[in-house]
Amino acid sequence: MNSGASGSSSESLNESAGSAGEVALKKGPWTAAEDKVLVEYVERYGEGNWNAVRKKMGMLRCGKSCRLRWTNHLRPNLKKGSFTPEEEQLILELHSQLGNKWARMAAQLPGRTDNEIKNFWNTRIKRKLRDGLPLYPHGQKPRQTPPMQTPLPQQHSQAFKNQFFLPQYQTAIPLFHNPFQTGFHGATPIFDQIPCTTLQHQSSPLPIPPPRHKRYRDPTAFSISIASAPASEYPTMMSPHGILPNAPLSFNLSSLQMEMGAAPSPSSFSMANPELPSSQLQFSRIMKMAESSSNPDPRMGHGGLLYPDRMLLGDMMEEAHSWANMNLPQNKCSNTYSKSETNRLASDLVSPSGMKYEVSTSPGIDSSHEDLGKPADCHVSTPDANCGRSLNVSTVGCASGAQGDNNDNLGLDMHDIAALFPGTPTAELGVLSWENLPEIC
DNA sequence: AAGAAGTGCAACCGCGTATAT
DNA sequence: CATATACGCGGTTGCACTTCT
Repeated sequence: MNSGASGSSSESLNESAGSAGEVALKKGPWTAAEDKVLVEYVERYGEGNWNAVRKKMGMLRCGKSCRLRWTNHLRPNLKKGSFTPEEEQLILELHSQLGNKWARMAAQLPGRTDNEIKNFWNTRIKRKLRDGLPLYPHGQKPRQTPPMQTPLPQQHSQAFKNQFFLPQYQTAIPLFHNPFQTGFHGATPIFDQIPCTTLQHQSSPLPIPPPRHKRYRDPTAFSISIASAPASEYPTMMSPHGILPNAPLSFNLSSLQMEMGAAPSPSSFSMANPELPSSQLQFSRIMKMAESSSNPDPRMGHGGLLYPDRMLLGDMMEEAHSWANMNLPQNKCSNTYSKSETNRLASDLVSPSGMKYEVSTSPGIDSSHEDLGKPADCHVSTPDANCGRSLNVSTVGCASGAQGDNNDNLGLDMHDIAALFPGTPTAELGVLSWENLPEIC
């Protein structure tokens, strides 16, 4: 340590000490006086912008060191002392599932830091190895298998893939029962018809922590909103014969594919801050847009969140990709969009009573990122492969233009949609009325 | 009692990535 | 688009303290 600080990072300790004429930054243990200054800084200016501590408070520490000191020792609600047996057990379980994801583990242990957990584990593992004991008690196995047997697209980097391998989903939980599917091999489905309360922890008692995010401009800017039509409209788009029963609305990053049918069985779901690939594609939430509290249709749920928080969008995407490949080989739609166009995608299907499907992504989405691989073609299709109809997607003025700098949102051309439904009036351009939709097939 | 070895923890480093300019 | 800056994570190191011989 202290071997010269030759790091390339701008936050490396030599960032200014190396410059002639500048005061060398202090290293090593923190003093109480320094702690006091740092606490004062946070009280005055808040967390973040750690390099400003030096500028504003005259601190002779680099920003990185300040952040570390605050995070690991000074911030409120830190729990000091030895780990309790419960915490130790939790760490074991988490490690068996997450591997060396200390920050994620720390998110599950209030008051504990990643550094603490890491140190605990490293000392423990040393002891275990020395003693020839198994690392995981009770037959726990380290994480090893991806949640889906379906191979990931090769263009995805390992880091990208890793985002998806949340152990909670490593076991094949049938999260989604699609009546269309005849052979859903491998891919972890998304939606399910079971209540969320039993869904989230089916395979593991451990809730997956909301993955930590690097900065992004506006956490609320990313959203996918899905709501189902109310029961009164339900039959018009989902006949008793099940024309579009439980069809998912799904996404695939590599093709940005949406499969749009009737509402998924869950009337809504929520996904808070799923960790997304390094493409900056960060969806903060799938929020419920509307609910039907008096919905008599049990398939519609009770307005609760039917999708487990924190499930990775990547899982959804991979799921959608697999599902689409298996189920929609021939009847996919149609329009293909450029990367720039699909950088922002938004579509609304609004019912007369205001219920709507809304899909929106943030201005930060970058589908051209290498992690995403392929050019982001966009397809919207009906999920019923036997139906023989397809929806075209075209750019229309969408409501989400306010999000930012780019207004070339994608939406559904309602002419095209209406054309799918013979006899459907096309007067309501820009708004697809569920009431105008006859059964598709 | 003293030195060696082991342990635990704080802090640092390197790197990847996000954001600002 | 390139570059600079900032943030966060995981790995590593140094050192004080404890235990062992």
